[in-house]
Amino acid sequence: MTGHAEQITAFLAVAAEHSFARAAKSLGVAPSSVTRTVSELEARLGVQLLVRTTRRVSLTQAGTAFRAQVEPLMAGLAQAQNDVRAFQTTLTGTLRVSAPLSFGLHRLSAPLISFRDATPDVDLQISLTDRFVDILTEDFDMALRISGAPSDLSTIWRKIAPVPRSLVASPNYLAQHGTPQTPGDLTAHTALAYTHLANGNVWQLTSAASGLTEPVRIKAGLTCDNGDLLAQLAQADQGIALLPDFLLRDAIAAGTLVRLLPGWNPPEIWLTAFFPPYRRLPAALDRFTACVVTALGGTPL
Amino acid sequence: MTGHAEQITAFLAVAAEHSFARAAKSLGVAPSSVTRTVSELEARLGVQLLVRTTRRVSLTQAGTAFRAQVEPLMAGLAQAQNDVRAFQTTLTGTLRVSAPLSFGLHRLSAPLISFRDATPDVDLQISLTDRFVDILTEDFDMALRISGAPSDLSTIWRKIAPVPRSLVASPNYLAQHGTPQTPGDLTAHTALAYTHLANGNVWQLTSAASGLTEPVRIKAGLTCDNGDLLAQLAQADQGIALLPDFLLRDAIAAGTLVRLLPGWNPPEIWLTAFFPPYRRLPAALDRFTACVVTALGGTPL
DNA sequence: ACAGTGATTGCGATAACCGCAATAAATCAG
DNA sequence: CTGATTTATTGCGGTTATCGCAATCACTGT
Repeated sequence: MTGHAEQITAFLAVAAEHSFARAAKSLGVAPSSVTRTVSELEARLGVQLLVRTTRRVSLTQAGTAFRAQVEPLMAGLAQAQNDVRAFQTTLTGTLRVSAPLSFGLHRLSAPLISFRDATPDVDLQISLTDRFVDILTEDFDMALRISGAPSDLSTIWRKIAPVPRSLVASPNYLAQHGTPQTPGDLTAHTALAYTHLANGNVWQLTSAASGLTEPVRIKAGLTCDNGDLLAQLAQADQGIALLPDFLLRDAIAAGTLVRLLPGWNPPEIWLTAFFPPYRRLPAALDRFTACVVTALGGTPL
Repeated sequence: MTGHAEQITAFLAVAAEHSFARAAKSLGVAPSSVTRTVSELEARLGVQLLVRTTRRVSLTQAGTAFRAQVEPLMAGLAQAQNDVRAFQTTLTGTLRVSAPLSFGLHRLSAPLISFRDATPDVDLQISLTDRFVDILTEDFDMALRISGAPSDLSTIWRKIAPVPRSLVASPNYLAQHGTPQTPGDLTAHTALAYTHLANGNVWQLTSAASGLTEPVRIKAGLTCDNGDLLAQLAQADQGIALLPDFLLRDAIAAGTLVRLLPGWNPPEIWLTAFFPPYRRLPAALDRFTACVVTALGGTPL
């Protein structure tokens, strides 16, 4: 790898102007600088590119051939450097987004539609999975997750909206095992736990009235990385589930699931967008983030 | 015109190695230098090209696209810089040579043949003319001339061989006008002068015996820029000519011209090669010069 | 949780670079 | 042919940038 583009630039300027002085003016430097730069290029290559007379500057055959080879390359280099700016300013490229499956099914269509209406040129690739993807390895631009406070302080993230959750069970289950009235009552029940939020079979419940937090150790019933399946199991009388409200709305409205311990709140979790460690988000990604925030931000999900 | 090839080189090294440290080792600089250089490139372009983690370096979409555009260009640049060295080291290209017409006809075929046998790849362009060509304007690599000391001290020249000359006239002319026995006798004769060596109708003749130089003012008979024509005119009894011996050999051998004033020598002139103001001669030109010197150098023409 | 590797950044010293002025030289005018 | 002018080159001084070292921070594997 060589480089030394400044020398080549100077040479091309002299070749174009057929004069060191005019080339210097064109480049905005002193003529002496052009002389030195081109001379160093020639010394490095071991070939004389220009034949100088104080009144005339001609190209040698080597110079002519070199110029013919190099000029389009330098133009292409300038073009490439100009083109790449578009990634920061214009909405182009590909956007790979990972989101949890249940969240995607229930809530992602609205922001996707608004983004696609606004920016149809961006190739949007959505991957719905409850797996914690490796943003870097799998080349994602954004990973939406429902989680508590990010453990990793260094990664870039942004809270989108709080995700209210409720403890639910089916009427049949409650009829069989009784309806818990205090956090302590949960100890006797079977838990249907979401994998990524499971905290060692301990649920922290905070009293809405007193603000006191009470840790509750529960029986490990079943852990699943998909909220919808947990909701189905809860409706099938398999135990008590702690799930986001957006998964439960239909079931609660239909009466197949009922809320438990309404005065006690589970730990607050958020819909959070995770990014690769960009210093500045590319335009398309920034815009997509804005769409997600507009569609889902502010109000609890 | 932008340039900044060093930054791009550093970026490509990091992209290739997927590591700043390995790229630094590859480039032979400190990692900190690579970090700075690439960061400056990104800042200048306003686009982040690489996503850094302390353990992993990935390319952004902008970086991927930029790399795809730039890598072949940089390779081409390196290739061009490597190729151009061939002009100094290998025998390629075109060689434009100017030579006097008469000299070319009588003496140039030998060096040309030896050069072409040795280096058939060089495109040799011979221009035979008695005009003093402008080496720079007309893009000649060498101009062979028969002349005295070059007037221009700055131009590059090289003496190849002395060119002995003789004063000649036809027997008929001498029978009609008498044979000069001393330089002073020439005053009464008609001169057939070669244009580029005419010195205001004054011939300097030096005595081989005493070394004394005697200026002789002669009648301006005819001036011509071609020696062969002057020889023909001399053979046609038009006057006394001062011509290179290589033009006269046949005529003298045939007796159609005879030498005059054998004890007196005209000013010494040389076959001289003139070059553009090269600092170093390209390989092909250097080789051609060598062929000319080998074929013609040393011994008087 | 800890250790190790790797990217970044502050700092100090060195070197490179730039512009100015003087020099040499080639062309033009008279 | 001689002087004048423009132009490339080069020495020099001051400024700037650059480089490497060491410290810091942070991610990943054990």
